[in-house]
Amino acid sequence: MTYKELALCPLCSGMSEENRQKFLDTLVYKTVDFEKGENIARQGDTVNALFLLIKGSVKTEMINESGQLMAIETMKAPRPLAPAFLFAEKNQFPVDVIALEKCEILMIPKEEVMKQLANNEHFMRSYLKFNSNRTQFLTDKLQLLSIKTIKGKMAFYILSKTPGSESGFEMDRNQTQLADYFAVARPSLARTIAEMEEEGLIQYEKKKIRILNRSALQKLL
Amino acid sequence: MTYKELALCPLCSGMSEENRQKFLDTLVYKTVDFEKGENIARQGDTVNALFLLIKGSVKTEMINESGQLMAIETMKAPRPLAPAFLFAEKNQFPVDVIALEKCEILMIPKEEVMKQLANNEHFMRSYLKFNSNRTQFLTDKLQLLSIKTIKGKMAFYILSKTPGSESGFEMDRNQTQLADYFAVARPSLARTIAEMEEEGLIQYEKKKIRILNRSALQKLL
DNA sequence: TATAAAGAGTAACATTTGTTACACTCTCAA
DNA sequence: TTGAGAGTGTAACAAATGTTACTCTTTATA
Repeated sequence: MTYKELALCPLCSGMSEENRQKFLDTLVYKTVDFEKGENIARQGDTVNALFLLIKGSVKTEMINESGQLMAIETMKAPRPLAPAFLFAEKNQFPVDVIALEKCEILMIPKEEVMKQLANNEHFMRSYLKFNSNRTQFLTDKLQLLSIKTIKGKMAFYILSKTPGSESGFEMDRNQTQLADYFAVARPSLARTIAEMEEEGLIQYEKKKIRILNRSALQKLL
Repeated sequence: MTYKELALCPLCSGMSEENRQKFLDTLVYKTVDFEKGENIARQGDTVNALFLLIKGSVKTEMINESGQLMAIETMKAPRPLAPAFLFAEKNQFPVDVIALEKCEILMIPKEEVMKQLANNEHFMRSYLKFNSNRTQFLTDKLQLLSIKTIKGKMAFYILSKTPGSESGFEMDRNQTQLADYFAVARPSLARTIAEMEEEGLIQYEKKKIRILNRSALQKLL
């Protein structure tokens, strides 16, 4: 492992050169290599070390930042694996983690992580921020999923993309991806969008959405 | 505020007497009182202090401009409010927080929280644990919500309640509450349970569930 | 430019779930 | 004892969404 690889990890990015050097010099850790197809962790395994994926990619069923749920997903280096579960009461991996290619994992024992958190302010801020961002992501996702109808999801999505009174925006996803994000079937989403256009709620062309009746959208929530 | 009240807060419970005393003696904070119905925080407000609810209870809700309110949940003292959002990139309250009765809030500035985290190992462990547990809760909830069919939800619920090879368990909820938990209609759940019995998957009586075909349940996920 | 692949619109039909209504049992308290 | 209310089983019907299949347009690329 080189300093450069570590520097890209969300928990260390932004560290000053000397700080990172000191971090690595004092850090107690071991690196473990996994071959393609190997199990890096099994569901139920106790999490007693911080797993930093330094090289390679893994698949897991955990929820990831791209918005996919439950499906077997992939995560690419560099990033920590399940950092929140290290400190949870029930500190077990929630899913299997399997190497998709040759992987290198940096393992830092829990007590060592504690020590670094206390001694390295940058590391602590990054760790807290990473977990906090994840909480935020999960909260948003949960809000979206708890809306039952596709029309409601669309309304929520559109309103959250247009704070204040903007009259429209351009989607960062295509229709197929949006259907995935909502966890609904693509033709169902297309039908819903067509209906919302007929009802005069929105106007949709390409990836651009214009709001025609904001208050009606709000009532759909 | 007394030491006793603070002692019950998840972030401080378990602290030794002297540690807690030292904690309070060195802590920079202010307390703010709120009357019933007052806004403690508004959606979008920047979170630049840790809000500890010491006395009273609050509700959180989302508002839309048409005047409709969506209650999210109620929370009772003692506990922190939105501790994860203090360190998130987008550090804003996701919802309105409103006092349900006379409340007392302990406000600790962000930088002070950082200092205490670095200097008080117990506080750091508790803070990490609280946020981690919340992540876990959200993850579980999301997993359940992302299963589309009621049969799948039931299978997931039953399997998670019977680790290993236990053949049954007694539910801690009645059918109505379970339907709520799954976010489905009660008669729909009853129908699904009846179907699962017909198919020989489970046996259901009162609140007791016996598993008749474990592998078939697993296939439903 | 030609061609394939991806994205999107749409329609018929199947499936799942929600809604509403009613009956039955059980518990608890007047 | 009786009456009210909660919890449950069930059935008919309505509504929403999924599935499949086909077409057309746009985009990417050889």
